[in-house]
Amino acid sequence: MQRMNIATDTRSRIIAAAKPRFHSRSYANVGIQEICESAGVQKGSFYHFFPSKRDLVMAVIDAFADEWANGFVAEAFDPALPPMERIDYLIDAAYFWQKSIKQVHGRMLGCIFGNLTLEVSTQDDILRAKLLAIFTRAKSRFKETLEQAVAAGTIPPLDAGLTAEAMLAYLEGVILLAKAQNDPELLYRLGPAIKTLRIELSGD
Amino acid sequence: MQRMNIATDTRSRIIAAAKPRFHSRSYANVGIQEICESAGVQKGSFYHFFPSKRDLVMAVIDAFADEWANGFVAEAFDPALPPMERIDYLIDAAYFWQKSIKQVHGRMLGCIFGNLTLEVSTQDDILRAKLLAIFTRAKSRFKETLEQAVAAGTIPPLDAGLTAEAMLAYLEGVILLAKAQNDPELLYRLGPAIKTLRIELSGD
DNA sequence: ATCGTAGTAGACCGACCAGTCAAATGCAAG
DNA sequence: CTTGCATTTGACTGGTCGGTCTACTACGAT
Repeated sequence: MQRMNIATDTRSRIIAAAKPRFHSRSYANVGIQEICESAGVQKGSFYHFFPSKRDLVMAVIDAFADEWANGFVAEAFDPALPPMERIDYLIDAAYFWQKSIKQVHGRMLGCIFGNLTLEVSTQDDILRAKLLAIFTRAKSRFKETLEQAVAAGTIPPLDAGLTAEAMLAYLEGVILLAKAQNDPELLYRLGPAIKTLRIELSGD
Repeated sequence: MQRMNIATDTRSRIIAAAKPRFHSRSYANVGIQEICESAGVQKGSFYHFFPSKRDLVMAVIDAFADEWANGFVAEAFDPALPPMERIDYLIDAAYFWQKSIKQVHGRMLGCIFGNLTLEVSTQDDILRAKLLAIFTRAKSRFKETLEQAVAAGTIPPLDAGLTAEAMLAYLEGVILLAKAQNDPELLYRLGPAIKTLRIELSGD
């Protein structure tokens, strides 16, 4: 059991070293060697736990997804909140998170899922599928929320699935533009407009 | 003058070789050597025309920007069209372009400006500024269009600057999500909702 | 004819890349 | 005490990276 903990420790030290690097730079720009040095681990140990760089980045994706799912996302999609306020909350959370990262790191890092998607999805279908699954789950959260808002009469009926996808796209797009400006304040200015997006039910 | 043409030819052959590569892969994943081989040019010649890889990608960015400005964008933002129809046209153009690329290349490549922004903007402020300028110009096009739509009474008054930025963000976000799905049809389904985005004039 | 210069050629540089491997170590179960 | 496996070590591979350098060619201007 002791061994298990040590092993887990090495593995998680690698992930902990990799996370901020993949977030702040890019997949291709971060090398295994650098991660090993930062984690205090030898090459051989690294490849004991991860068959390839791709497997590492997948673990990093999971780590970020868990962090979000257990943090801001869980707070935002609290069933106790009125549906549309959950969306406000999520936008706020994204804004404050990006802002705090910029204060510490000096730069807007954006969304790691979006970053990786645009970098690797033409080159690696396995990574693309992994990232797509993250987006699909996020879309479901939006969709449920919209359905509840419609059921509650807060908003008129609409195509919840497509509108959810549109909202997710908008959020990613705003983060992209904010990153181009290195300014999280754009999220503050543009974020709330996410609720104006609407796709009507197609007539059939 | 003859020399000028030959020189221009070499330079533009390099750019022509680089364009599809940077578009379909990533900045870091495309090497100078590969570009030289594809363009039939030696390393020395390459560095005669481009001081660095960054200068090449800037020329590539300009080439894409020109291609768009003289093509679809010029068609879409035709003053003869009713303002809001120009936006429809632009979405259509983006959709058909991505679709045709996928038919030829087998993949959704997305927007090279968005791709590069997420990849390099934390690592190279000069490239970030270059890309930001592209987005700023695009935003201006949307803004003028919205202002004209308001003047014509087609849509109620709104904050044209912020709404234009929101629309640009949405477009980039939809392309990002479509790339994650490797499916340009998402542009077709989500694109038209761009016109539902609205940011009201702030009260001051 | 010759000089200057734009362009070309291609070997070369040190650094880094992802990934491999054989040998050693540590530890738990028998 | 021994066997066996998880883990670690660190040297090593073949290849690529962006970029440099010197020599050479081609051509226009004087």
